[in-house]
Amino acid sequence: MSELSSSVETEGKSGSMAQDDIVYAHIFDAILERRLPPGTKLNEEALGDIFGVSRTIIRRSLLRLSHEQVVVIRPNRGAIVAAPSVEEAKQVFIARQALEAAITELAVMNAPAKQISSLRKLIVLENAATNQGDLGKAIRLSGEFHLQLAEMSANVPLLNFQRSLVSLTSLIIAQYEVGNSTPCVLDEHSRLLDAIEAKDVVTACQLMQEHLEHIESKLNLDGETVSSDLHVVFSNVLNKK
Amino acid sequence: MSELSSSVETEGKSGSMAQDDIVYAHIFDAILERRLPPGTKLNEEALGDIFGVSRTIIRRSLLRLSHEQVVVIRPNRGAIVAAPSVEEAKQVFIARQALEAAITELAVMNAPAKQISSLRKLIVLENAATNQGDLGKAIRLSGEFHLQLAEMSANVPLLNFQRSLVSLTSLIIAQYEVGNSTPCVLDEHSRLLDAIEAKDVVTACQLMQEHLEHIESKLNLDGETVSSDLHVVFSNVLNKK
DNA sequence: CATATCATGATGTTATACAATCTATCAGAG
DNA sequence: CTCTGATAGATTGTATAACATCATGATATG
Repeated sequence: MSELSSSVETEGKSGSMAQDDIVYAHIFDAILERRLPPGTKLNEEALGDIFGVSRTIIRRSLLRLSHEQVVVIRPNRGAIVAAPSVEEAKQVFIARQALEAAITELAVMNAPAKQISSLRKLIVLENAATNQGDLGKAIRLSGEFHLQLAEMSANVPLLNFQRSLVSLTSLIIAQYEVGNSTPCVLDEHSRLLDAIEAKDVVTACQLMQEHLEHIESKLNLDGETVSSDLHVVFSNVLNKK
Repeated sequence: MSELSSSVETEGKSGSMAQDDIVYAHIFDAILERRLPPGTKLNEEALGDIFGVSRTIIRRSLLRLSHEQVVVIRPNRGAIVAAPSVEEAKQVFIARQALEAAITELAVMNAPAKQISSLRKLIVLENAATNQGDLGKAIRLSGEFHLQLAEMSANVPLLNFQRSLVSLTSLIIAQYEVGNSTPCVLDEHSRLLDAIEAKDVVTACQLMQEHLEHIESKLNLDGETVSSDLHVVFSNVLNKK
C-alpha cells in the first residue's frame, strides 16, 4: 500500500486516534478496498493477535461496524463482512437518491470556495487512481468525494447517514460489478461540482441523479440472482405446511 | 408505569430479547420519556447494579445509544444523555424534512391496508395519552407513528435513519418545548394517513411538511439561547489573539 | 447412507485487576 | 475571605482469565 492509498493514518484535524479507532479504520478500509470480500468471517481472536489488542477492542470495533451495516453480527456465530442482497442493494440506491438530492441542495446553498477547491483536488487523485487501474482506491476516493459533499451540507445527521450509505454502496459495487466494466465516467464528479459552484441547484440535482443511476446501471442487480438463500432458490418446491 | 406505557417489554415478532437489548431499551425509553433528562450522567457501575449485569453490557448499550446520537460519550469522562444545541436541533429538522418526504412518497406507493389500520390504532392510543396529559407517553407514541410510516417505505436504510432522527427529535422537544404548549394538534397524523391511503402523494407530502414545521414552530429555537458555552456567552469580549 | 453423539472451537458474559484520567475536597497563599 | 494548587477518591479504558453457551465438524452407530 503506497503513499495515499489508505485513509487509516490520516487523523482528523486535532484528535489523536485511540487504538479503538485505528482497529476500526483498518478493518473498514480493508472491507471497502475488498481485501476482505463480502462474507468473510471475522474471527475475534485472530484480529486481536493481528492488531495486538484484546478481544475487548476487537468486539467494540466489530460492533461499530455492524451499526453501520458494513458487518453483520450473527448471534453466537460471529461477525462476517456484510453481503447485501439484491433487494438491500436496491434499497440503498433508493435511499441515496433521496439523501443526495437533499445534500446537493444544501451544498449549493453553502458552497464555500475552500471546500470546493478541496474537492477539485480529490477529483484529480480519483482520476489518477482510475487511470492506474487501482479500482479499490478509486472506489474509496469516489466515496470520499460524496462524503465531502455531505460535509458541505453542514448537516451532521445527513453526514452520518451519508457515511453509512457510501460504505454500503462500496460493498455493493464490490459484490455486483460486472467483470470488465469501464471505470466510472471520469468527469461526472467534475461537472457536478461545476454546477454546485455556479449555484445551479436544478442542474446539480439532475447531474447527481444521473450519476447515481449511472453507477447503479453498471451493476448486475437484475440478472441471475446468485442467491444463497435456500428458501428463495427452492421456492418452487415449497410445501404449504 | 401502567399497561402500555412502555415499549420495553414488547418483543419483536419472534426474537427473544437478549439482556443486551433489554438494557438498551430501558435506557432508551427512560431518555425519550424524560425520566433521564438531557445532560444526565450515566454511570456505568450504577447502571450495572440496577440492571444486574456487568459493565460489559452497560458499555455496549451506551455505545449503541451513542451511535444513535441519543447519548454522548466523552472520552475518559463517561456518557451523558445528549443535549442537542439549537444548531444541532435545526439540522435535525432539516434532515427530517428531507427524509420524511422520501418516506412519504414510498409509503404511498406501498401503503398496505394492514399497516394502515395498525397506524390508525396507534393514533387512537396517541390521542388517549395526550388527553390524559401523559406527555412523555404521547411523545413516544408520536415517534412510533413516524417509525411505522418509515416501515411502510419498505426501505431498511431509511428506517434506520428515521429511528435515529425520531429519537433525536424527542430529545429536542424535551429540551426546547415552551412551558404550556398546547399538545400536538391531534388530527394531523390522521389527515396525513388519509392522504396516504388515498394514494395522494402531493397532499401527503405537503401535510407532512406542514406537520414538521408545526412541531418545530412550537419550540424555542430562536429566542434566548440559554447557552452554557462560555465562548458564546462572552463573544463580545473576545480578545483577538 | 443417514442419523445420533461427541469433541473442538468460537462466542457471550462475568469478574477482577490496574493504569490513566477526571472530580471534588481541602489546605495554604495572597 | 477568596482563589489557587495539591491530593485522594472515583470513574473510565483496557487487558486477562475463566466459564457457560452455542455451532460445527468428526466420529461412531444403526
